[in-house]
Amino acid sequence: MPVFPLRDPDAPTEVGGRRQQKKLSTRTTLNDAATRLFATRGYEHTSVDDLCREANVSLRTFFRYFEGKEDVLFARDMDIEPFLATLRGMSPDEPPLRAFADAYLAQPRLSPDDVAQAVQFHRAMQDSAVLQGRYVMGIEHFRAEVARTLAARAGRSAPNDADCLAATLGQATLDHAYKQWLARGGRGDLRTIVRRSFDRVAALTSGDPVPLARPAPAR
Amino acid sequence: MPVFPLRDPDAPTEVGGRRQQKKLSTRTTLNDAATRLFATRGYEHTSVDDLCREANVSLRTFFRYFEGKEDVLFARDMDIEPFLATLRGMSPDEPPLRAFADAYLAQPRLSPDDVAQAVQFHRAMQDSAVLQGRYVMGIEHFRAEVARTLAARAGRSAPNDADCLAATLGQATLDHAYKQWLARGGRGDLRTIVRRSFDRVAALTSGDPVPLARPAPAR
DNA sequence: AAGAATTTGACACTCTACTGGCACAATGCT
DNA sequence: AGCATTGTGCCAGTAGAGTGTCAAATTCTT
Repeated sequence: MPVFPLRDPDAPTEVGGRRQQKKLSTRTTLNDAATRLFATRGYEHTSVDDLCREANVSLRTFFRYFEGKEDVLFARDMDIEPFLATLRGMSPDEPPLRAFADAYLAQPRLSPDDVAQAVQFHRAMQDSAVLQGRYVMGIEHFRAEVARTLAARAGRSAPNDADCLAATLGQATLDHAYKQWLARGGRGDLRTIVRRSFDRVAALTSGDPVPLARPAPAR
Repeated sequence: MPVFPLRDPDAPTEVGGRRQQKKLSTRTTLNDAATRLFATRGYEHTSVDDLCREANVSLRTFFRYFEGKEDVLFARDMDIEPFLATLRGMSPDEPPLRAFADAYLAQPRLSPDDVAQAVQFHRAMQDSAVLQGRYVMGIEHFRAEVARTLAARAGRSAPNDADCLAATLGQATLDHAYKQWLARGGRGDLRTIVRRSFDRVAALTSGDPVPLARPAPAR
């Protein structure tokens, strides 16, 4: 479960009139309320009415903003474009998993705000099958995009089996690091954990008993 | 998403009286109906009433068998014990990922019935976030068990970071193979695909362009 | 300021998962 | 066969998600 900064895909680039501002405001207010309440009470013990009370909107309005109760948590989703762009620019000579790792480590460090949001977000999902299901569907999309990007980097128009597998393993490694990080409440340095995990992967696949130390990637 | 034969964890070992037989019967009838209907109409477009009609039981009875609508699909779950046992018995000298692969390949081939069930099962989950969420929770359990087993094989009482990572990577590789297999409707030989996937893993990290051929594991 | 366009709230609904209670039927036991 | 046990059906009911409708409020335009 990779962590990237969250952004609202429906947010307008221009700062529109009062209308658009208010719309965006209630949207994020609802999203915030949902994240907080889901994280504390749990998804099933939070009714849409609760969210509406918290955000001072009517129930009818809620469903004008979101198609279903589940969707409110995913109003913001991960911004993976910068990562993909970096990955696309990596030298085709680098083995794909290493390119993946380097591209991830080349991303700017998460801001304290990003960290807080990520931790809260995952706490919100913790006990709900629906939310986790939605999440993995999103991850599936991420994986597909990574595979496409790896293919492009190598000059292929469509991902082949190796591209898909590399994307899967990269995601899995990130997932592993991410889980450790979350277990510590997002307090440690995620990138250090990620680097160590990728180093360990190399050791695991090659049969080398000792993980290699590798210098930080150029940036 | 690893594939192992499905079995009903609540099925009694002894063939009890008429009562127990009937109970098991309606249980599996409901499970069958659910799998079939979810796979064709989709989870959300199938009401519990539909399932009851199909299985000739009252709605009240349904909820005496299962706690919720989602649970009926998971009445049978994957029987991973034989795999874990094999893995536990693997030589500690073998690198963990290879032990994982060999243990998987040492399992008996899936029966045509197992294959049909697996394909149907995944078709049933396809469009539902709830079901996929439940599924990944199960996978999480699988991963934890594998980590514990890898630790035990190496003489550790609790899994360390490397054990967890190896379990994650093994699962991811299996997942990759499994997805390919499902895309072909479960028609090819799963084990061949699995073996090829594990071979490819090594090449991805080393930059070796050609996957190594490896002989079939001893059995 | 006035009218048009858009957004919101209130109310009254539907639909479905899920539960309590009790009579009835099937099974097990002697 | 007769009684105890246990599973099942029916009925009535709760709760919460999601929708249609229209009047009121807000914002945009000129």
